[in-house]
Amino acid sequence: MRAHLRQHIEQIVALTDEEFDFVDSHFVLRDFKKHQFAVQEGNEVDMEFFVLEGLLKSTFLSQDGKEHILQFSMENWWVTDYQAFHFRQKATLNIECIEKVSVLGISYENKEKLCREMHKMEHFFRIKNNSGYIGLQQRILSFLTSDAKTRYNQLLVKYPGLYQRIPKTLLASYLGVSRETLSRL
Amino acid sequence: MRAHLRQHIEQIVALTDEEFDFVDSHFVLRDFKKHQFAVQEGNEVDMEFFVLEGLLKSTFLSQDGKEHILQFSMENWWVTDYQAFHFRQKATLNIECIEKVSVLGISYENKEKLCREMHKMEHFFRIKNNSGYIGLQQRILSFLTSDAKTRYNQLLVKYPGLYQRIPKTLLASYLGVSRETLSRL
DNA sequence: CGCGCGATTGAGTAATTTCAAATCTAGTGG
DNA sequence: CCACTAGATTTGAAATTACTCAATCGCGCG
Repeated sequence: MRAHLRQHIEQIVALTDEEFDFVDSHFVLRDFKKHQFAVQEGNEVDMEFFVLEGLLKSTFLSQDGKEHILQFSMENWWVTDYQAFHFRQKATLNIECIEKVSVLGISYENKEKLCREMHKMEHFFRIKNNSGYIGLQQRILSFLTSDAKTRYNQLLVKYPGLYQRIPKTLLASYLGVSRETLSRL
Repeated sequence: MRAHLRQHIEQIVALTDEEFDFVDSHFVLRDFKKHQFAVQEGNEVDMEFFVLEGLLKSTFLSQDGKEHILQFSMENWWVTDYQAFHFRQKATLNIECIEKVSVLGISYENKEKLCREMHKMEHFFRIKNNSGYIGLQQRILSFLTSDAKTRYNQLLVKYPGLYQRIPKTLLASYLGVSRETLSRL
């Protein structure tokens, strides 16, 4: 199970067994049932999660009561309400499990400690953040340059297998169009 | 001049004079005239820039020949084509100076070296990346939840003084609406 | 079989785009 | 100081696109 985490980290930095044990000791295993919330709006955000198994959605509830999907998170993705986690604020997002989910969670304190005591891991997280930043830039560009149909295709590339796993309503919410519009492709 | 960089870094990590000199030695000063390109589509991206003075726009040219603005960069912002810089690819963005610009540039090799040799700076860049990531998430949320008018107001908050500095056409392009629509507020 | 959820389709409405024209503004030179 | 020009902004009107709301369809499951 935790071998997934190790393999994931070692795509960027090599680790000895001892080093990985040390890294690993900063994480706790956590299971969620379908429909359970990993993060709930208004609550403290005590953890960042590495997804071992399952699928989650990060959503924002706008004033008019509509749910907007900021991102999906599947195996080998990191997820939390980063705004809240990083700045120690209350969550503005809901992160809900679309399937049965199993994650490794790391607290803010443990993450900072791990980065402080182990340069390699600070490097790992910097590179990860960087890739994440680039990914979000791509998504913004897709909002600016592409119509819904093109964005839809990009989505299917970015999240392979997602099409099978969830109702199209959620895809529409991620793309920023109504389900009817998505249905008309 | 370079004191700006030091002050910027010290918002996150404290530095001794010797440490800052070491950091500083990895940067080169670079000046651009108005309308000059700091990064040009198709070229190698050899540097990431810290803006000391002036204003730049990062743009993407879509197939239909329209220019879309990914971001503006002003004093104390970091900017480059991160996709190209990080993965050592050709630029897909143009980064053009809207005003006379002065930057401190750091090469990919120097940035990696600096991060490797100085844990503090790896920490600094991780935190910066993190903040950047959060900022982009906010922008995506604004695309999903807000109409053009609301996004316009958020833009003016995010880039104070920008309203005075550039033509509204560019703001429209950043927001993803036509200049006419923006004009009608 | 029938219920319920999700997906599709249709029709009317609202918002945005496009193209064109008119207006405004700042800077230049007479 | 004024006229002229280029660029930027605004306005108008038609065409396109997406939205909303409602009704229908399809399918899996009890």
